Amino acid sequence: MAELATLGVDAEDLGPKKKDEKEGLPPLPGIDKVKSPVFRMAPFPSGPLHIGNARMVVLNDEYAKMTKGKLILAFDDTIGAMKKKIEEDDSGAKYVIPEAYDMIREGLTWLGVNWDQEVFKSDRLPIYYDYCKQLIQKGEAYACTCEPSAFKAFKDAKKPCPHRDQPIEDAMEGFQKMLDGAYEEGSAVIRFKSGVDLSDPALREPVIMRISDAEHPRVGTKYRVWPMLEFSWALDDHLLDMTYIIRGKDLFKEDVIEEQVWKIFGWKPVHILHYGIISTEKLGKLSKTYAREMITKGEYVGWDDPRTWTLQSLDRRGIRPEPLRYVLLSQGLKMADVDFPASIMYAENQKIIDPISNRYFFVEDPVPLSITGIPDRSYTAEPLVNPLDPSLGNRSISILVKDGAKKVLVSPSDVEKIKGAGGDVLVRLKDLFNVTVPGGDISKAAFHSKDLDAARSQKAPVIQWIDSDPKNNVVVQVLMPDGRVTSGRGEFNLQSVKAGETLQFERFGFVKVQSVTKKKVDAWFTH
RNA sequence: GCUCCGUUAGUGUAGAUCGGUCCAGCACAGAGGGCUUUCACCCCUUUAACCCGGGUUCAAAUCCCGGACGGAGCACCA
Repeated sequence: MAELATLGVDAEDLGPKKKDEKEGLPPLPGIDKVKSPVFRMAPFPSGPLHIGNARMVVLNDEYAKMTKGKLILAFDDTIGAMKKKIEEDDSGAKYVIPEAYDMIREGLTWLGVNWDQEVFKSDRLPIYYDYCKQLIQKGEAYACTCEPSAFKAFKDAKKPCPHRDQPIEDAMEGFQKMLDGAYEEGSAVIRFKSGVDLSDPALREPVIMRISDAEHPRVGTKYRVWPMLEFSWALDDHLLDMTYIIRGKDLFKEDVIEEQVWKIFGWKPVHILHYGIISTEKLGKLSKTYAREMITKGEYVGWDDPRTWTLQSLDRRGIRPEPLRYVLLSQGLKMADVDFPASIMYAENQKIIDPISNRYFFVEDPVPLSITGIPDRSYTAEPLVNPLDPSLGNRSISILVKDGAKKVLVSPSDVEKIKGAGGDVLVRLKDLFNVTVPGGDISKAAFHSKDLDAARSQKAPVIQWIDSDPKNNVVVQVLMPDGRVTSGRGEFNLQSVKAGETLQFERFGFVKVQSVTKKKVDAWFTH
């Protein structure tokens, strides 16, 4: 007995304490030895940031905040060969679009990210050239003119290609010819001597510099030789004093190359951390190339179309940044691949918007319900603006009755339920009055009573309704996350709503208002 | 084919480092109920997982080995 009592006390004391300790991300390895932590976000400016990029951003930002470190926004805007650009194949065609720089900044700002410095990789070509020459000088890189397929054969056989053993002078000359334009795009590259017999074929003798005649949005055609991602970062991670690299595990190969380069130059290695791939498959096709195509075709409304899942699109839909950060951070730095937990993000978002979203009646794909035998000439429904905050008061919806008859609009799904019940069904038109629908026939409904208690005592379903009088309703259009547009009618009060407001359509969901005219409200579905 | 990585309920996670306190916790979703003039919110109850097989051990989700499954890389994309 005494034991039980003691245990009880202990459990109560430990419980809440334990919880507090679990907050936030785990500490960074070796952080106690790092004087001034530096992190980086390295987006490729091919479009605005989407949900898939957000993980990289949020993780780096959060750690920078936790450690009071510096966060660099490094636009990874090096470009590949021209012919790649022309291919419509979405696995290969990636290119920089000028508007992307600002769209990325906009997304970051929305996410609450504070960065201390901006770097453009496209400004740093002379640096890459310099170190490339040093590498060649050290005999660690060479100029290769193999056809890609020919090189692959050497690589697969773990054999050096004929250019690997060229004299340093030849390699230097080869690089110079690349710079001078003596080689055409695609006809020569600089390769790094990582090792021809590495067990992992992905790591053998990677290209570090190649020619591109493509025009760059920032620097035009000033440079025609561009570094590969892993090489430019091998240099910049050191040159920019990076202390931590947090990247997806799909960039694992880059680690190895970077580490080899650091070793050659005698540089201190940077901590590298990986997280698993976050799958957005279930959300639809998220490629930026695809999105751009759909925007061009006019299928998507723009870079903030809900189907793009860009940060802009989330904002426009009514998703707040906090829930996104929350789900991304809760996933931590696991190496396991995961599905993006959209439902959790929605649940978190709802906690924020529910108390501040005013309620309105909306009926999707409405059908008329004809009621007869109504005693009074007019009725007024007065539903709460938001039941979560009664101090906001009530709105008022008045209807006029002519010759005891009235038509209201109701939802087909509610009609189905009424029909399913069979026989005469008592239905409460929310906040208005009760009607009987004989045998589910919505053309023959009859007034039953006004009193709520009458409906309650019979457990009558309560449904949404809209006055069928066009002067007393508005047309409502809702763009769904999958691009579908659904429409219906909403209560007249909707005409005083403002663009940008988040609303709740009762028994339908949350929406964010896009535009309002006298007779029409355009909204996007939040969740 | 080669290489690397991963595998806790429907989804996301906790559990690490120091194997017992885990017949596995939490959140969201699901089911049922209560409250409610919303299928919202709130409250209560409930379903449901340690990939498989060996081993070490008094004791394994946690350590070791093998397998299966999944992902990534093997691009002059990032």
